[in-house]
Parts: sequence; C-alpha cells; structure tokens
Amino acid sequence: MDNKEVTIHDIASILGIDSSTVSRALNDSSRVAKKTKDKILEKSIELGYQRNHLASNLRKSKTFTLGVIVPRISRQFFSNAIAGIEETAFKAGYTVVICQSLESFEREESIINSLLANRVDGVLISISMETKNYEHLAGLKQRNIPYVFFDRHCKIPENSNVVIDDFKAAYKAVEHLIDNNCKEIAHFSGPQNLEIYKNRFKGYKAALEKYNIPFREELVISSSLMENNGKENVIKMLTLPYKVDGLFCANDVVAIGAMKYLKEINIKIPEDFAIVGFSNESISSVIEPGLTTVNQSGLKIGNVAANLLIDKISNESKRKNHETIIVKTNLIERKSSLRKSDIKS
Amino acid sequence: MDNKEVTIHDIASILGIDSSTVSRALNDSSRVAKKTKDKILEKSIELGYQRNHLASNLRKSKTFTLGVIVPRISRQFFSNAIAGIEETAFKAGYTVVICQSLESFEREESIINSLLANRVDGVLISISMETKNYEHLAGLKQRNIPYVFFDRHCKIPENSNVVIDDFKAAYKAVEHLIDNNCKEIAHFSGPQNLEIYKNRFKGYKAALEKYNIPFREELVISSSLMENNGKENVIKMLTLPYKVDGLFCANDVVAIGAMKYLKEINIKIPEDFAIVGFSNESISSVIEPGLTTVNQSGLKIGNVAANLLIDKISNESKRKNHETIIVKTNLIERKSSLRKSDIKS
DNA sequence: TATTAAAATACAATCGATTGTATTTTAATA
DNA sequence: TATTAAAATACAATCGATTGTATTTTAATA
Repeated sequence: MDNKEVTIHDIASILGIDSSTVSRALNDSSRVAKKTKDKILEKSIELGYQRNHLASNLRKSKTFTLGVIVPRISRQFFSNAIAGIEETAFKAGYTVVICQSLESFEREESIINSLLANRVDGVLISISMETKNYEHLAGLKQRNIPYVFFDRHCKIPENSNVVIDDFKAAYKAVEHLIDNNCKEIAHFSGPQNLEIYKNRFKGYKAALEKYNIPFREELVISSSLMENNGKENVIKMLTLPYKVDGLFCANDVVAIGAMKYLKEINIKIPEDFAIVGFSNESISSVIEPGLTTVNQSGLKIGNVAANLLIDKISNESKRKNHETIIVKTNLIERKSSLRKSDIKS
Repeated sequence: MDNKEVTIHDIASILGIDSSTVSRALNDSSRVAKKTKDKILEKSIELGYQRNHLASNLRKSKTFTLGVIVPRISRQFFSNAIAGIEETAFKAGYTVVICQSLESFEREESIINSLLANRVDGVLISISMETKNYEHLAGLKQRNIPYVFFDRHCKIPENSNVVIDDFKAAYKAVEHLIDNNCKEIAHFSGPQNLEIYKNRFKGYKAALEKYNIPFREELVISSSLMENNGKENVIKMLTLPYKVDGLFCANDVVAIGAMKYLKEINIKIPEDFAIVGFSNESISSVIEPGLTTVNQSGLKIGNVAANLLIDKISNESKRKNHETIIVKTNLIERKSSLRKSDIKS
C-alpha cells in the first residue's frame, strides 16, 4: 500500500513554493495571494491532502478535544448528556473523547491521566460513587485545563458546575406526595458522598419539616440505586413499624424496582402507596401506573455544560473562573402518585 | 500561571543528560542503565512530567484512538454498544472518540473527515438511515485505516462486520407468533436501505412462507421506527381489510408505541393481538404486558467489535482483512405474545 | 596493563504543521 | 525611470518525543 501521507511539503515541492506558504494558504491567511491560494487548494484536493491535526495541535498546543468522564455510558441520563455534549461540541468544531469510570475511583484517576496525556482542551466530569477526595483533579488545575462538573458535582471551592437544583426538586416532589395525602413517606437515597443525593435527601427532609411530618431516620434507605435495590429496600422498609404510604426515590431505576415488587405483592399504587422517582427516564412513562418523576433533561445539561466549558477554554481570562449554572427541572405528574383528583389545595 | 509544560528536555537538562536517554528511560528501554532510569523516573515524578501524546503520536504515527460513529448516542442499544467499546478499548490502552451522525449522511461524511484529520487508528461505524452510498468511506480505505461495521452494516465487498443474524432472529420471532396462533401477521419495518431492516423483513417473509401464511405487501409498514410511528402504523394497519392478530416490529420503540395505542383503544394484548419487538431495550421489560423481544446485547457487540478492530490495527497483514462476526441473539418470551400456555408443538 | 566487546549514552534527524522574521516581488508614486 | 511602500513569498526555528547511528564508558579478557 502507498501508506505515505500527503503533507504540505509534498504540495509545496510539486508547486515549487515554500511549505509555509502552503500552510498559510490552507488556513486562508491574508498573506497569500488569491492566485496562489487557488493553485494550492486545487493541488491539495487533487492529492487528497488532509491536514494532520497531530502536527497542527502539537504546534498550536490546542487539540479541539473535550474529555468527558461519566460513571456509565449506558445509563440513560448520561447517554443523553453525552449526546448533548457531542451536539454542542460538534457545532463548535470540538471532538469528544468519552470515558466511563464505572463508579471506580481508581479508574477515574487513570482516565484523568490519560486525558492529560492526550492534552484535551477541557474536561467534563460527573464523578463516580466512590469518589470522596478530589486530589486526582489537581493535575487539571495545575496544567490549567478547565473542567466543568455536570450532574454529579462536588463541593470544592472555585469550580464550575452545571447542575439542577436537587434540593428544590426533591422538596417539590415530596410536597407533591404530601399533597396527595401521604402521611408517612420513605426515601430511597443514594451514596451520601455525592452532593446530588445529599441534596435530594435534604429536600425530602425539609419538605417533611415544613409540613410537620415527623422525620424518621429508618425510612431513609441508601443504596446504589440499581433496580434490585428497589426490591431489597421495599422488603427492608416493610419490616419497619410504620405504615408507609409514600415513597420518594432518588432515581427512576430504584423506583421501578420498587414498583415491580410492590405490584408483585399486591400493594396498590397509588391507592395504598404513592411513588415519585427522579430523572424521567423512558421506563418511567412506560410502567403502569406511570411513574411521577422529576424531569431533568440530560440533553440540555450536556448542551449547557459543553457550552460553558468551551467558553472557559476560549476566554480563559475574560470570564470569572467558576460559575454554577442551574438547569431547570419540573415534576411530571403521572398516576403513581395521584391519589386525589382535585387540584392542589 | 506557569503554563509551561515539563518536557523530556527539561528533565534532561536538569540531570545533565540527553533527552533521547530520558525518552528511552521513560519507555523502559533496555538501552538505559537501571541507575539512570531510576534517576530519571524520580525527577520526572518530582517535576510532574506527563508525556505529550501529541508529540509521541506524531512521531510514531499511531494515536491509540478509535473513532466511533453511531446514529444517536442516546439510543439505548447504541449507548450499550459504546459502553462495550469503551470497556474493551480502555483495557487495550485505546481512547475512544464518539460522534453521532444523527441519521444524517452529510454529518456522517464530515465526521469521517474529522476522524481522518485526527488520525484515529481505526473506526467503528454504524451507518445512518440516510446512508445509501459509501463513497465517504473511500478515504478510510485509501489511508489504510481499518474500520469495522457494527449493527447497521452495509453490503459492500471486503469489509468487516460485527452483527447479529437478523434474518434468523426475525424468522424465529415470527415463527413464535405463528406458534402462538397468529394467522395474520403485520410487520413494522425500518428504512430498507439498511441491511438489518431488510434482513428482518426477509426473515419475516420467510417464516410466513414456511408456514403457508399468505404474505401481504400492505401489512409491511416502513417508518423510521420512532415511538409515534407505532401509533401511526397501527392506525394505518387498522384501515386494511385484514383481521391482523400478530405484529412483528423491527425495534422495541415502535413496538411500545404500538402497544400504548392498542391499549388506549382497548385491544387486548396478547389475546386479540400478539406483539414481538426487537432489541430488548429496558422499556420492553417494564411495559405491561411485558414485550416479547429479540435480545441483542449492545455491550457484547461493542466488546466484540472493538476487539476485532484492535486486532485489525495490530496485525495489519497477518489477519485476513475482512471478516464477519455474528453475535448470538435469543428470543425473550414475555406476555405480549403468549396466547397459549402449553409448550411448543 | 592493553585490547576488545558490550553497555550506556549522546548526536542528529525526523514526524508535519505553524509562525516570526527576512527577503523578494509587485504596485504605487514622484 | 527611480524610489518606496505594500504585498507576497521564503527562510528558519519550533512544538515534544522518538529512533537510527555514532561515540563514549564500562567491564571482561588476554
């Protein structure tokens, strides 16, 4: 095979001009005469020339590449977020490298090193469930590579985040349950080292307080929020000496798991037991009864996060270097929680 | 900020040795004395040195990067496949660049150019619904960059594919419907320029033939297989002068759309109408009744495809340059199609 | 100790594009 | 036509790492 790449030097020597002129022509510089440009462009097409970004990037020390770290690509929320990131990045001429931590801190660390070695221009990250310290981010800071947290952010000073208002969304969700005559509300929570789950829990607690419903420690059951946790949690919950009639889940998956099991043991939803989930994954509209849930658009969050990051990359100094953007959520009321037909009191 | 990168030259000059020795030491070459290696390694850690892959890649003309092109990242099957690809690639030390064509040929073309410019070592591609000619792949071939189709492959000679046996899977699915006393079976198909949908259609037709059920052109309704197409297709179907009692859908999403509407108009599933989908997306196990569907593991397909590609990259010549791997599928029987309790006759 | 082979290290070119500076060409004006 | 400014192009260094070859150092042997 003629594996040899066509370079600007090939074009230059064929046309008998200097490679710097070819480079400038291909970058449409004003320093090259129109006539020469045309000649160069024509020849470059003829030879099938394609700029070598490696060389170009090396020289310019800019890669037009964004690194993205998510816990798990296949989780619907994240795949939506990635889609949003790719969409926005593509428009801005950026390429996207995707890595999944698989909820492992060690892997997250090694991914960051790999992204550093590849000299990405910026990083979007949603941290793993295992991540409890943030020293592995030091390399990014040191090298002055901007990064933006999305969804699973963490509480360290001077960083940028694209998040939702978990506290408020949770508060509203629980308020909705209370509004639907729930008197004893449980909460299936996630790992408490993650701010999002901490805040959802806080919102839950705040709503109970506001409406003078006693808060019970035992009704808050933490897990890693997989479908099987839903069943396990329900079983645990049913052993407790409370007549639980409402449940706020920190995500949809665990809620679906819970619903499936509750239906199995013939507990009526929502009559006996009202449920609200979180995320509005596609399963939530498919299950019966439909799952009331907090709608958070992964796509939107991805768009906004990518935009913010690209902004930080382009205006390194102009912009203040930390900022938190809150993407709106709304509660989608489906049947799983509607125990009264009248409007809100 | 001290934005200056630490290079092998910094290490070299500090230690008073040549940068080539530093380079060799960091690559653990046998040409460097153990003592020197230790000294270099220590210093490199002290200075926070991190190899610049751009420079290294440029020199070696190898990037350890795989390009992945999918129609839509957020489609469950594809996000699973991407997860599988990332997993396998990560293990082998490769990085993954993800791009989505959004079903647009033009975008697919531009993505390929961008991947070429970034000198990826190989490409995994699942073509868009719009892709009807394959000239945009010529650049890959010309530059001798290996590529592997997965899922949505195309019928061109001498290429490598990781696919499922769509014909067989569809055949079995329809056979299953027939086995469940369906006499008049419709098929919601996808764009016929895609081999997968063509083959699913062929499998459908072959099963009908085999069991002497008349094939009716009008009962094959093609669409882009979105959820709303499910409803639209059902409406179209119901205007036809046939008492349709079975439906084989080319994917789960359109099947769910159909089911939702059928339930809305009080057609009983599976009693009046048996349905089989394709892909085993999570919604299929959540809807009621559960959707019988062909289980195809995106994760597995991703794993296998990445493996095959990396193999092609590493053993350019040793291996024959085209090969098709078929990943197994199985029919998951759920309630949407079970109209008899006895075992298969 | 002198000789020689092997081990370790240095030198220098290279990957392909970019960019500041120097030189040449062209066009404008006296 | 001579002068000068502007436009166009060439020269040369550079981004950071790698690698074939040359040289130096070390160790082994006579």
